[in-house]
Amino acid sequence: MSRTGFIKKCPECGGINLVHHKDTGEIICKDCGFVLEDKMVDFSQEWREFDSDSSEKRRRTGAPTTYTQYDQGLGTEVGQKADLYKLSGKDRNKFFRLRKWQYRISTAIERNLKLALAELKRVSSYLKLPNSVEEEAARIYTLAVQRGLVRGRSMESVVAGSLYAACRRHEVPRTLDELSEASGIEKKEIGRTYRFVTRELGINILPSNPADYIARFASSLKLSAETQSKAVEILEHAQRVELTSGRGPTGIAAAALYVAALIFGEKRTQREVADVAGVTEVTIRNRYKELLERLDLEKDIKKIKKKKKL
DNA sequence: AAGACGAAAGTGGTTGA
DNA sequence: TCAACAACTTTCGTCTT
Repeated sequence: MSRTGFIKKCPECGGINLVHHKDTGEIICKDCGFVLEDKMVDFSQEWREFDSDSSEKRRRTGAPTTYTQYDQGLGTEVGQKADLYKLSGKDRNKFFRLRKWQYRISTAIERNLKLALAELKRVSSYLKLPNSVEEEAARIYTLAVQRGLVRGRSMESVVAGSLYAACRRHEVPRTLDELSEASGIEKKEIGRTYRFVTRELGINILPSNPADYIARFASSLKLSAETQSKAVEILEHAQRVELTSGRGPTGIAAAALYVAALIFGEKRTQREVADVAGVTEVTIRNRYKELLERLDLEKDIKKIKKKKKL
């Protein structure tokens, strides 16, 4: 049993949905994204060879690489000054040319990355996303730049798209609306670049699970833990009868939450639920209707109504 | 008066010829 | 490339609490 088992509540928002992320050792609050702990030692070693220089052969590891810095924490430059004196005129010219080229290429990409990663940091801290997600997004963005996918698109929209993708891969999904609000990019645009980038890079493609949204929606509606787990239960039931495929995950999550709140007498209006979930009342109504039809939830609701009368 | 409900028309994206 | 299509939205009128 790890000591993390004793942590019950998020000190930031009081949420109870703490998730231990195995890859990074972070403990993340699913409600607000607060990172409780990220002190795990990085056990993975960076083994590297510097084959040209025998005196350096014993060197094993350097600083951990990170994608949130524009050059991944490493820097390479062609031709330190001291080396140049060892060369004759012809080779020296070659070196100057190479250095010039490298300078041009790297400044173009790196300048872009520098700006982009600053923007990425800004947006992700606005959304209170955990470090692991930020790293992932930075990785995706870096790949995108290297493949020239940013051409013809604004840097900001690609940043937003990368973040959106990273969130989904880490199962802490944010809605397009939230990304849109944080980044100032239109929803459509983010969706477009998200799809484009993920397709081009061949990543992701898992539809997001409605249950991942429940915790966050429930906490911003101030619903009890009971209601919340009921909603998840309803959701699982709904998935078993194939009510969920093809539908927008946020709509389903919202409807499940709405019903659950009804059952436990913590009624919220359709409007309220719709707002936090970023869908309309109509969608909630449709999902809600389907839930009542296919799942036998009527009796639960009738019970509540009777209780109220008595 | 506010919330819930449902019909109708519109939007943006996917799919299949 | 285009048309059909499903999911979702917007808008609006009506019913219920």
